[in-house]
Amino acid sequence: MDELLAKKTGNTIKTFRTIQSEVESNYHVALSVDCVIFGFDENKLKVLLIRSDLKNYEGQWSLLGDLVLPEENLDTAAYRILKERTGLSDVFMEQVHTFGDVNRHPASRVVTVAYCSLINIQHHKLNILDNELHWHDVESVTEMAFDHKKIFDTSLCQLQKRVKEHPLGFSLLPNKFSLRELQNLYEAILNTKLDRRNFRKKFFSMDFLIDLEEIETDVPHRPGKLYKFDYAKFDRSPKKWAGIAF
Amino acid sequence: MDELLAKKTGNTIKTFRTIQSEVESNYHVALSVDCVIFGFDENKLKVLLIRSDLKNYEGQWSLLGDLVLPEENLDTAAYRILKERTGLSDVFMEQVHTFGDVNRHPASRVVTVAYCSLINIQHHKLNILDNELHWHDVESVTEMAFDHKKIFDTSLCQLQKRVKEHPLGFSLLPNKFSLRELQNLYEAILNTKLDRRNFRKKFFSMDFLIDLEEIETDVPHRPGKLYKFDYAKFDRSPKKWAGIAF
DNA sequence: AACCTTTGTGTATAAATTACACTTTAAATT
DNA sequence: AATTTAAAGTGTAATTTATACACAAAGGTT
Repeated sequence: MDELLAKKTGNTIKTFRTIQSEVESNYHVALSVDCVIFGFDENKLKVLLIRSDLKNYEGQWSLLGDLVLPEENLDTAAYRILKERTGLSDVFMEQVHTFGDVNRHPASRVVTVAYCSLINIQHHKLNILDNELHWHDVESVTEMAFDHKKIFDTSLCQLQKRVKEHPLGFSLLPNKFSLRELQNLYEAILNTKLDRRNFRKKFFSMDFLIDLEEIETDVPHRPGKLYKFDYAKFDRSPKKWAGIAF
Repeated sequence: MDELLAKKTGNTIKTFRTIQSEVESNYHVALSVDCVIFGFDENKLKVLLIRSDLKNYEGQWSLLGDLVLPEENLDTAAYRILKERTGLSDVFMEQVHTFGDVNRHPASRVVTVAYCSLINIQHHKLNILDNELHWHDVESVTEMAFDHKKIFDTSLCQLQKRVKEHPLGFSLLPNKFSLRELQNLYEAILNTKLDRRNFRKKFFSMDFLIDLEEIETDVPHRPGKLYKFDYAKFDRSPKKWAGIAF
């Protein structure tokens, strides 16, 4: 809007006060943020859902969301929701899409902005027992409350795209990880099998992995070396990130 | 939201009526749609802007937008705005991002959903003389009203990304086009120079161009053959679209 | 007829991707 | 201590894709 708003009643230049009253008297909607919170555990991609509390959707699962406060930016609202629900604050978070179909919410017009976030599930495990939260395998997510299945599908698609273009995935892993874990992660997100040798070759050629000179423990076979991602180096030369095409 | 909304005052299950009054009494914002309408003319990528009518931004340019009507979907609003302003309806249109910073609009809280659309500028030329519309070269767009420069930049970036992944560009061209025009289009959007032979090789290898057995007229040199894009074939096998990496 | 400009075309080289198998390591078992 | 088990770690050849690059043909202009 912004311009047609001024035009609506003719071509006179309006004051902000005029517009303000026009806006407030008429064209307003409820605005919410819904977070699609991804985690990675036991070699599976997970999503954090809450059991619906609403009559119509009793027993169904829904995304974590809340109304945007009057004086709150959208990103801020998304971070607030994540913090409230998981206790985590330093995470990857990105706006995905806005869903505003007239009848998407049974109670009233509620437009929702979807955010995708990636968290390290180990850091979160303690906070999960309160209320009706549960980590679901992404493959097992079927019906959901509201239009949340559509929002979830859109977010997963975007994640699959983005993870090839950017080093997002490391947000889902422990600080120290083996190459096998990294490959399992990509396989889980992209829902595909990758060649182990080519995967290793590709990652080593990008040269963003720091060898921690440590190895896995408690594995019943030859332990793998542990690495961390060199974010500083990536920030300096992001072009070296060869798109993971696979 | 949707869930926390129900939780806000405790853990009792709420009726929709309760929620409805809560929503309407409090957390509402004005919602608008802004369209970044791209065109292509004289080998330059253009964007359609309107002169701001608002006091604060007198003389500055802004995107075409409007408030979303109470019973109107977001996509519908975007198409309506495009239709009202250009008279065109069958175009490419895609949601880009939602901008909702608290102070983005000087009058009140206005959250805006940005859409990117691509139109064939020749089809539009007649409707442009009314009000203060103007096609700007994208390179010459500097200051804009509101946060529209940021919205514009985001949209252009997304266009540059999307045009490599999908055959969007053809929406900007006449129905019949030469390979040179097609290459000029990609060069304008991506703001780069491409090798002519490799460009041709790539497009012909995808085999989505239908040779119309016609040639350009009124060019002061050897005329090029004319083509159209085979949308039907693309729909059947979109995987043949080799990402234009260049 | 000569000139100008752009179309249309092919090949050699380099880079990236793919497919694929054996040895090494450490823990667990006997 | 020897054996078993399971995954780690490693290289190469073949294919595909990307890049760089130059000259003849066509049509309009002078």
